[in-house]
Amino acid sequence: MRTSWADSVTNAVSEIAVSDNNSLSLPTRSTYVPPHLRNRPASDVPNLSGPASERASFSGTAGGPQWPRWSGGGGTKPEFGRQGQGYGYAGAGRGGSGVGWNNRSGGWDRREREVNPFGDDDEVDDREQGFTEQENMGINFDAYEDIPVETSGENVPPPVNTFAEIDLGEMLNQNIRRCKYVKPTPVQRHAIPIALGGRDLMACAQTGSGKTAAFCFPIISGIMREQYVQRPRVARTVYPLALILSPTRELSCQIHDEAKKFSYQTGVKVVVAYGGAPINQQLRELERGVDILVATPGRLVDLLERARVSLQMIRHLALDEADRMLDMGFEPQIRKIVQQMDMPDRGVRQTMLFSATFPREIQRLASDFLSNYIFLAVGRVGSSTDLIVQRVEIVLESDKRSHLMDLLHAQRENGVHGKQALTLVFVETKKGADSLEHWLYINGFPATTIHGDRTQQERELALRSFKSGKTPILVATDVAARGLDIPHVAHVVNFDLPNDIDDYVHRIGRTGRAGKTGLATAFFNESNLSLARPLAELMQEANQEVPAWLTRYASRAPCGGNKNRRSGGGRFGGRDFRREGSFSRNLDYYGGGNGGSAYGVPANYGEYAPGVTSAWD
DNA sequence: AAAAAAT
Repeated sequence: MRTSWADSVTNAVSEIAVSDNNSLSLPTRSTYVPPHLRNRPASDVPNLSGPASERASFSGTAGGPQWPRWSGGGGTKPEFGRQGQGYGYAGAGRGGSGVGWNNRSGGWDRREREVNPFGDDDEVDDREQGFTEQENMGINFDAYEDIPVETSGENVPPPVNTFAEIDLGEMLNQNIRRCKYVKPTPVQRHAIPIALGGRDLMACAQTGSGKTAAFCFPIISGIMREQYVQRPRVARTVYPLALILSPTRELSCQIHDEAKKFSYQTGVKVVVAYGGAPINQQLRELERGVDILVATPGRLVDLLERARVSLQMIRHLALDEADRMLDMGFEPQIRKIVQQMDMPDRGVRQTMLFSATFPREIQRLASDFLSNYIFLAVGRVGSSTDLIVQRVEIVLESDKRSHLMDLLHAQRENGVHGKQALTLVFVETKKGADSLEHWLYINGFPATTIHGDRTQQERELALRSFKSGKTPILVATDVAARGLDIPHVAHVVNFDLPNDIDDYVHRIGRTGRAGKTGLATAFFNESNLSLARPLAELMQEANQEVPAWLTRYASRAPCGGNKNRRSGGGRFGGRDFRREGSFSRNLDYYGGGNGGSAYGVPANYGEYAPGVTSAWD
């Protein structure tokens, strides 16, 4: 019988009782007020030391955590705060207009006001702000209609069609409006109800399809509405309630920026931590309080080892680009963070994995972190709508540079006012990136480069310079392949093709984002033969024109070219490995017995598991 | 074989 989350926290809480009694005796220590109660009159704030009956006891079950189902009436929540009187809160006094904030330092508040992440307003006050329309951050939702979706797992909550159907809370709704999100994207329609239901989730959806919001909304909403916790106050350790991990520093920054928008004025505090930047500033941010920590693995391990962060109170864990996070390079670190530190067990916390691709092997690994999870696959944007036009050309290694030059010249001439459209050029190596960038530069093309040998400052500068159009050509290694949301990338050039088709999928996903169209050109030669078959298949699925020579290479190519990692030839990014024969020869137990070709065939849903909702609604 | 991720 494993220890429940409530137990482990109760234990932790007892260990620090003495220091917290001390802290409580400090007259200046304000009472922590949970975000969802901060805008209410003080009388509404429940007594922390009140009867336990006010806080139903926690009952973790095999069916997963029950506590996030705060709106279900009968939902149970973890028991916290029984000894709560004794605890201060590391981040007390942050944000909001509630009790915990203003009564703290005699009215003198030396902390800056929460920066308006929407950048359209300097004065943050109680007025409803008028948000200007200058920036269209909205997604082209029409491009998302009729995208096939598949879910599997037990008792999948039905999808929603509008944000209004989901009670995310008024503050979050306001921020959704500020983001100009009109209606949820397919991944949001399905993932949000699942996540709000407290269920674990493995979701395949292309970045740029609204993934970040799909896991951030439920996390923020959950933190605002769940039974709040008194967090221990131990030395300088902080206790985030949610952890979001991503494989690159820039992606973590991006998720942080997004999450800041979503959590604006909710009182939910988001902090980012990543390597390559001075740790002290990050430590200071953490000390001001953190509910949601966004981090890269290396820096997080550092913070954990310094005991500046504890994962003891984590209720929500999200891995973005989860397949990358669990590949050979990252897996040990992730295992350490999730399984060998002080994070609550799976089934106690909620775990959500997101990626555009989910190879079967990785799914198998990932299931270690999940409990009775729901698998969700959302059609690849562009698979039927041609949002990304994919071209493959045979280019000898020695001709690549001049060929690229030709493309760039043509692009410049066709461009508006002779301006170079944003072009992202992927190469294999860091050295190759530097040398190509230099060559482009001396040939009159303003280029910059991003790769892991550059300093973090250089990386961020390069990204800004590219985004702003100052250097409209960015030469990149795979550090930029995943998740980065760079608006207006018109063209992705695979100067060197990756060895893995999944990497190709992520790379070309840097264009054609948010429903806009894009172009992807690949230079193919004899060193890419192993990619011929999966590439031809992928292009076929995406209704792309497959050159005859590629089809020929594909038919000649050795079968094991990609280790069959795109399991089942998944039509849009993956299928639940639990439904495959390799996982269980007893598929018929589930009544489905699908032979591996039924992916996306709705007729099988009902047979697979009762309660599975058809996503073809 | 390469890239990423802590100092």
